[in-house]
Amino acid sequence: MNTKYQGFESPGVTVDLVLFTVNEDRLKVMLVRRAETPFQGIWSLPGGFLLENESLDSAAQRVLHEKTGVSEVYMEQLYTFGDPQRDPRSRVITVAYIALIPWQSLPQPESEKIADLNWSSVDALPKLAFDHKQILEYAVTRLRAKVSYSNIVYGLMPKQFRLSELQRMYETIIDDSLDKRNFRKRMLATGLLKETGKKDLAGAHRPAMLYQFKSKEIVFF
Amino acid sequence: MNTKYQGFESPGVTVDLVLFTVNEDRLKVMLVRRAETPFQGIWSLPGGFLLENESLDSAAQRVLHEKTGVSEVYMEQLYTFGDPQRDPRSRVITVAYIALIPWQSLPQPESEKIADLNWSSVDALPKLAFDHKQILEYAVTRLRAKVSYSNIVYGLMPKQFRLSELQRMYETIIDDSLDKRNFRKRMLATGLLKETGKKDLAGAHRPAMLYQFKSKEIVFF
DNA sequence: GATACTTAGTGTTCATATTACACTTAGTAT
DNA sequence: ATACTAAGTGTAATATGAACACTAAGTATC
Repeated sequence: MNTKYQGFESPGVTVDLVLFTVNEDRLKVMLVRRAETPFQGIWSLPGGFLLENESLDSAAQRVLHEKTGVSEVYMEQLYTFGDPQRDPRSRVITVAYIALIPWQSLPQPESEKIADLNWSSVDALPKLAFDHKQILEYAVTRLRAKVSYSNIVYGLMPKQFRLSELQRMYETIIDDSLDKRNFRKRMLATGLLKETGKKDLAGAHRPAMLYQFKSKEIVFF
Repeated sequence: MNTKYQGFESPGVTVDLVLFTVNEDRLKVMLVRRAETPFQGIWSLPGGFLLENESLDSAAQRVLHEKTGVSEVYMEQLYTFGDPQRDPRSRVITVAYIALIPWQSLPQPESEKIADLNWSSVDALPKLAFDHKQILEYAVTRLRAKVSYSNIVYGLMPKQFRLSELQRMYETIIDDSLDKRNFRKRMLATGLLKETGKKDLAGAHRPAMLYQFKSKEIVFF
């Protein structure tokens, strides 16, 4: 028992991940079906207990890797939730993270995992365990806000893309439509994009220039 | 020992407070001198361990009340710091909060406490314990950013004030000067202020209209 | 009681940024 | 050859933000 705690136990500390992607023009979030009680069989955000000698960021990275096999995605701390009743068994506080991953970067899940992993559209969520609905709503709010004053969508785009795909990404996240010419002007004016020189020849129409972000940095504008 | 922790101890959880005020045209932060090891005698942010059945917000409120005797100030969660080495004794993660209090609302500290409580100007800080310098810098960055797109200064102003006082508050926090006419136009345009009808007759000059915020709400613009 | 002093209070012009809006281009499919 | 689809482009109107200087209403002083 920790000497700083007299007469009560030190709270457990977990890290929970709100892992976003966009697919089929929907903003989606990864859910895992809980194998154990409490909330057995109920969908929840992927998470896990903080390990010894592990920073919060590392723990979030570890959880990400365990569930997806992927590393190196955009990630930021969201908020820490610590209501005494949020876990029915014992006191647990959780540090929530937002992570973004392009759909194209996701490996196909192994068949054994398929049943208890799910990408759920954020506007059609199942019942969630603990306070995960609240966490998720907070994450969506933050993501939507941040999209409009940063290039955070970088984390959701493939390496190369058409400007129309970038625009659709914005529209999907903020759930609103944007003017094509104004969108292009603003995006190119940020100076964060560069032409690749390649063109996307797919489809029965004029081919589009492919762009990429000049750097991995997320900047505010 | 928590059953979820196999072979290692659950980390301690503390709440630390970055309590801001403005006095003598300086942005100041409350520091307390540590009575115990580690960092005995070194200045630190006021904080304390999270208690059983206490939410994070309540813990922050409690710490505030313990150190100042004040409740009901503006407060928001800042960030959670969890580097494994941040406490030299044992694993402790801390949830940092920002709090704002008008200088006028502070009770005079009792003489016995004076020696180990200090309002330090943020641009002339002493050496700080733990990672508190990092926490404080992060808090200052957040406060400065938030000032420019919200009415968060509400938390630092007395009930009634002259527009010139409000302007000086902004200038002190962002450490830059503002144009008087543009400032007044913008402030009044937010619709968040109302004239009280009273005038401040102090001083050998034309008396100023006293204003107050219409509501306690912090809104973004 | 005239003059000096101090802060309050007020509008306009200019530059920049944002919005609204429609047609031509370049490819594929039939 | 024609139809179809998405790519790509510019301008005018409006709104926003920035720069800027004088008059007003008190008190203090002589």
